[in-house]
Amino acid sequence: MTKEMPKAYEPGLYEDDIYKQWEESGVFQPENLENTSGTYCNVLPPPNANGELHLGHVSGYVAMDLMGRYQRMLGKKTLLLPGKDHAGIQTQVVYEKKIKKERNISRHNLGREKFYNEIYDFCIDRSAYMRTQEKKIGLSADWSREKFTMDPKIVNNVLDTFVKMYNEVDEDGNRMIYRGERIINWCPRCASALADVEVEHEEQKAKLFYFKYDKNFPITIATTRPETKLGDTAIAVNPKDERYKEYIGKTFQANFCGIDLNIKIITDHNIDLSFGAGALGVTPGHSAIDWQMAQVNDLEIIKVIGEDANIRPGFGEYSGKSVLEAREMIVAKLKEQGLIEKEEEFDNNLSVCERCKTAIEPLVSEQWFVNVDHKNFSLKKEARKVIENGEIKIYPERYKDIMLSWIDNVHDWCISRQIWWGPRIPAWYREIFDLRLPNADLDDNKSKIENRKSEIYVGIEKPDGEGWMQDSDTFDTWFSSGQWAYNTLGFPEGNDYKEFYPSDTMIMGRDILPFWAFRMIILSIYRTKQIPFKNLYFTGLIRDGQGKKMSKSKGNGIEPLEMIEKFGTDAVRLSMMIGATPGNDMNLSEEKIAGFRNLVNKLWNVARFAISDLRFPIVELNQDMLTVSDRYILEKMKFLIREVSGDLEEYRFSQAGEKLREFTWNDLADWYIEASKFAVSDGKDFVLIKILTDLLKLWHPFIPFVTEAIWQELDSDKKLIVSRWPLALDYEVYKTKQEDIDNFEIIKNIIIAIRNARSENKVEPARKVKALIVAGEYFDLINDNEALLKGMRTGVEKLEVVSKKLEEKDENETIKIVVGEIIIYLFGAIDKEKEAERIKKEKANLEKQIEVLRVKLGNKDFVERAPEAIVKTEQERLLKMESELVKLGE
RNA sequence: GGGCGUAUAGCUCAGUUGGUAGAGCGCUUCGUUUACACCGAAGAUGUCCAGGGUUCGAGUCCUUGUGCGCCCACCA
Repeated sequence: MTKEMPKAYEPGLYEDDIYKQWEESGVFQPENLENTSGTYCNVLPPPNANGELHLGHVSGYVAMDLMGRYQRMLGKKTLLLPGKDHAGIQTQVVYEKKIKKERNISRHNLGREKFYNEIYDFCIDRSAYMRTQEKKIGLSADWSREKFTMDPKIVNNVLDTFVKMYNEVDEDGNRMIYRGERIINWCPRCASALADVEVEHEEQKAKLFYFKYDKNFPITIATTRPETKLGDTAIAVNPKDERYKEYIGKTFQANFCGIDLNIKIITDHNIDLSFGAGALGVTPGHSAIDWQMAQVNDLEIIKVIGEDANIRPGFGEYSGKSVLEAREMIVAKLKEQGLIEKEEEFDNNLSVCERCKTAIEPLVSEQWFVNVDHKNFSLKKEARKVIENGEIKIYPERYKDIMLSWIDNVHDWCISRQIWWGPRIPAWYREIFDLRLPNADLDDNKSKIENRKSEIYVGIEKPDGEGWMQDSDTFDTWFSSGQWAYNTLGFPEGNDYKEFYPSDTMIMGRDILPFWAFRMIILSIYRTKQIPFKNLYFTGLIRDGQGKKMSKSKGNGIEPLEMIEKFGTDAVRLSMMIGATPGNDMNLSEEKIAGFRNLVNKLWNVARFAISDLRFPIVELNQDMLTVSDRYILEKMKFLIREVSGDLEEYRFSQAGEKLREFTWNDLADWYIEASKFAVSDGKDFVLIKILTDLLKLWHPFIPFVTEAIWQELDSDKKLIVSRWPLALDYEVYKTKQEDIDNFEIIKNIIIAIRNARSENKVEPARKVKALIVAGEYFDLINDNEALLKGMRTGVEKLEVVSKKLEEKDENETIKIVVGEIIIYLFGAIDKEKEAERIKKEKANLEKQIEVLRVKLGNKDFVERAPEAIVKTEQERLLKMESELVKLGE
């Protein structure tokens, strides 16, 4: 009975159908799995619901799906929980660009409510599209449980956390969440505050101006931003600096380009004596460091630049001018007065918004902050504890230190954003409304009023009474996603929360460690009093074939869907798992994916051979049926199962995949299957199907589609996805041993040696030769495997096996090969010169190795100090090589 | 300035406790033998970045330096 399978595996013909079968079978839902023991849960990181999947998402999902499928096959009640993130600022930026382009309007044209609703619909729409992409990858997630950070229940929990933290008050009256006027990173385009991690730095050339505030001023300062000097309230010098010692502590009045300043001379250890003039003009309103100094030295804080990046009222002719205009005006004025002493080009880092690349203005503004080191419950200390003592295991291990250093350096976290998209901060104020100008935009930051502190209430519902207005700010997106680990599971009462929390695995790209991993840990510990997950695995970033970052502008990006279309999902999955080391970036090229397509096809053809060659019904196995190659492949498979299982337990995906490839292509396809064509046994069908069945299972987490497709060709009644992971123990019944591998290796080595000698001698492939093998103690083994030695492309037509050499053959007509104790003679087809050359080469090679070993073993220290086993194997190697050399020379 | 990673075949990279240097791709020669040309056979190619150290023994551990990449901080 035979069955036809197409010559080449065509992924496009199978994938969608197979995914549908899986989905319909319901096995992505944990409660539908049968006979489970234990649970496994991975809450999937939610991609931003505003775009498409890129390779970074894919590589993460593949790792998660791989682990999920493995655990499901182990019999665990497995849940991969998917979701989407509303991605506050990013989505708002994307959507604003979209409406600008398509409708030429801004968010103000729509108004807050309409804008919000449109973005919401946009996200829902994109999410649906992204879900189809995620399914393309083969993600075995439970879609019935899918969550969105804007789901009412999720949002409610997020708000609840805010309220709870706000109400966390220590003995000094400090709240865990507080509202305060602080210096923050302001993006004028987004018109919002940003957290430190949302700011990027771009190198640029800047001009450093050296000048005095006015001509009577005693100290020269240097700055790249003269316009901010309108808000200077001090000059800081290094306390060790002799030059300025006499001025320290004094206050000077200056008229800086028409604006009066009071400048106090203070000291600060961080001032670099050699940089610039060695004196820093302190601008507390527009520099984070200066703001710090102002706190320490109790300086006045003057706000020069407004939230629209223009000079604020009260600065004469400069007011209303943009930052750059004001800078030019001031530089011109300074020049006019002859105050500029020097101009210098130097490399500077410009801070820009991570999302829209607009230059950041540091400015003082009233925002909501999380105190990460609160007395009642120190988020950073608690997080440090669980990382340090290994309650959360981190892969790769070195990321543990990276995480700890992040935790140690974290500052209070600004969680308010002046954008419209996202959950709104549940704080309420009175009197705000009355103070507003008639035309002011209620939600626009520009018109935000400053004295809103009058009365405040924090709570999810609007309080009773007249005149309450909700805070117009929304949350930093990471305040929501930081609570993803437990909110998705239905904290605090949900069944999933009770059953699956803390989850087993969290996998994320190394680039979002500071954004997400850390925040998820602190917020989870605070809310649930438990760690969010037991294992945290970081993937590297994916770059192009040359190691460059992929980007749309460079045009070197690889579209995952295009690759799936071209090479199949399985090949794409393999290209991300094999050859990648955890936490390290990897390069990906089309050629690489094509290589894995070939591997997938190889597996397909192994199956094709096995299935088409099958003689049903399969005979029940009995020990005598097993050939040397049968025993070899069974014993090898036993090892493979152990190795792959061990690797997966430790998240060593690449090693596991590498071993599977080696086994599939080398051991199985090139040797076992080839051998099975010549050493036909009654057990072959049984062994081949047994090996194939288990190999499909081992491969399945990596390449679910092709394995499932083959599985169905095998007429299996159940889906592979729910079948059980193979056990090495099951192979004990065949009673194979290491010796079985050794035996087959001997045959293999003889075959390889003959092929090699023929090739070196340039013997035509078609030309048949006669062989004599002097087998010594391996007489039986070699004699029994005559068919292999003749059939496996050795070109040996007639074979004679003897245990001892009986008579001298005519050496001139002979190729002589030595494999350990075994000597092989090939007769006929000899090019004497080439053969002499080959022998010479062989001998030289042996002699070289023997020399190295003799020196090593002649070293008394080595013999005395190295472990006995090492010394012994080296001695054996030497003896073997010496004997080979002698035999070659005979 | 601080930190992390990395340096191994022409290219992209593996190399788990120190014990005979590996894979894929590419290259050379050969081959269509009924699983597969998305194939098969054979082959070539390495001062494992450099110097120093520990060790009987170092690609692997320590140290110094250099190149490249990344992250953080940041010079006003």
